[in-house]
Amino acid sequence: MKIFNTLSGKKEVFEPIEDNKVRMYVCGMTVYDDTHIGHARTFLSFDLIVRYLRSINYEVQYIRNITDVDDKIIARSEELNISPSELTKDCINSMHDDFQALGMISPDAEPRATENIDSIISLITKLIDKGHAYVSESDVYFSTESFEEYGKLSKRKLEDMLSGARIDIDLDKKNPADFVLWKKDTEGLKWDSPWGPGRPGWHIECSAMSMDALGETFDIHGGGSDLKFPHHENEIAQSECVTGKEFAKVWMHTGSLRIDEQKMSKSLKNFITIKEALDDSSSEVLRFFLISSHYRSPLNYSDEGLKEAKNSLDRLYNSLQDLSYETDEHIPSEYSEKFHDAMQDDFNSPSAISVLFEMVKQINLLKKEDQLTHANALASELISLSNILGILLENPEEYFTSGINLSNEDIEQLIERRNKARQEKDFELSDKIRNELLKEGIILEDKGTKTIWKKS
RNA sequence: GGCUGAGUGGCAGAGUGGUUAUGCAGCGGAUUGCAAAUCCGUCAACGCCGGUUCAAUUCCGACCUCAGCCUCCA
Repeated sequence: MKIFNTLSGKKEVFEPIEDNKVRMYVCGMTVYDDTHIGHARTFLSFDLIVRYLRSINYEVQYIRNITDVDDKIIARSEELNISPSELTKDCINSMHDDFQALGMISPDAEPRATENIDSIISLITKLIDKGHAYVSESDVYFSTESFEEYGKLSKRKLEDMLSGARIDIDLDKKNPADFVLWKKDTEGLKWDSPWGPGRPGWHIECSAMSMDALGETFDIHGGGSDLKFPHHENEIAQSECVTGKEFAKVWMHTGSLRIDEQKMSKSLKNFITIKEALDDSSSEVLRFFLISSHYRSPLNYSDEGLKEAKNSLDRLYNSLQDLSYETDEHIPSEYSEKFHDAMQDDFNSPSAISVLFEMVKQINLLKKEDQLTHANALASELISLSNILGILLENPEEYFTSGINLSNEDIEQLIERRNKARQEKDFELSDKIRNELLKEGIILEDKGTKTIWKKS
């Protein structure tokens, strides 16, 4: 298994710290708004990664946090005139609905910042004791200069950052790159601390929650690529300064989702929520669309792309039709090997998917030659490989017929009338029936004497 | 301006020092009352300029272009 590690900038052979156990932490949501498809892209990527690691018998401990204390949460709750906890509760429920609708597996634990304030305070105390943090007038800061390796993840030097003119000058800080560990001057959401009432700064909660759940050093830490800097860089600094040990072995970052060739983000207000996306596409189509590019590449969200994804997925399901593949017979073929080779090369899902289509071609040929035993076995293998990716979970009949307004009986009746008309060579009537069904989103396929239908 | 990454056929998207990616669309064929759908076959590509090499889309260097990050972001 090879995984691209942001720290080293290359693919590395993956070796867990403890035999086949994988301890993995993924930065989750800050909950103050609806989830959008950029989130779907990131969390479905990690969903795929966890699914795959488990499928090859790794014991994965998958932790994904919730950040439920933050400036924006407070601002939004004031805007809506509700308490922050009400806001975060609503957002968390809504997030769970969305993620479930997308068919994501649940993390093994979903710790929340507000439930880990003690750990956070304890980390900050240690940092101050060790001279890596200092208490200023308004806040407690981490001293970036005190960590020699600061910048090792995002590959930037402290000096370079000073020349970047976008760091605001704050006289309270010793170094402009220093960041807040504990915000003292606050109203509303606050906890007692040795430095007075206040709340944690951004990055510290992830250090606390990840180390609480997985230990001081763990295998994989992941998140969207926009978290590389400053969030993950700061997490490394805090954590390694506290423990003196390496924090996470492998850092994984997902590419950003773009829309109209522009990054989708809150500040640009060009985001599409998961709920909106699911109005237009099924969750399986959405998943297929997202995994048909590599998790590290940027991906442009578009109607055309979604349409292509649907057509491609239809092709997979089509190959399964008219087969009875509920068989225990598993003949690991050359395809399985190719599929796993692709996935073990840094989770190359597009390449793995191409293997699925090679199988489709083979299945279709076998069907044509009436070699059904062989076709069934291959179809069964196609399904189990696809299932690893979280696709091809339905049976093809359901897939092609669900979500239609007309009842099955009505449709069958119309088909019968049409076929009778065809027999009597009354093509005017038969075409009329066909067009009426088409208006209901139903496509007819004449297969010999039988006619089957699909939704369009 | 700094850092990181990327530029592949009409589109999407993998990969490789010499041999078909794959999907969508197109084209040809099979099938059909005709369509549709389906199946089969098929065309087509590696940003630009140098270098290394018997051979480069693949390695090296320059250039151009694009994206992400440098500010909250998944």
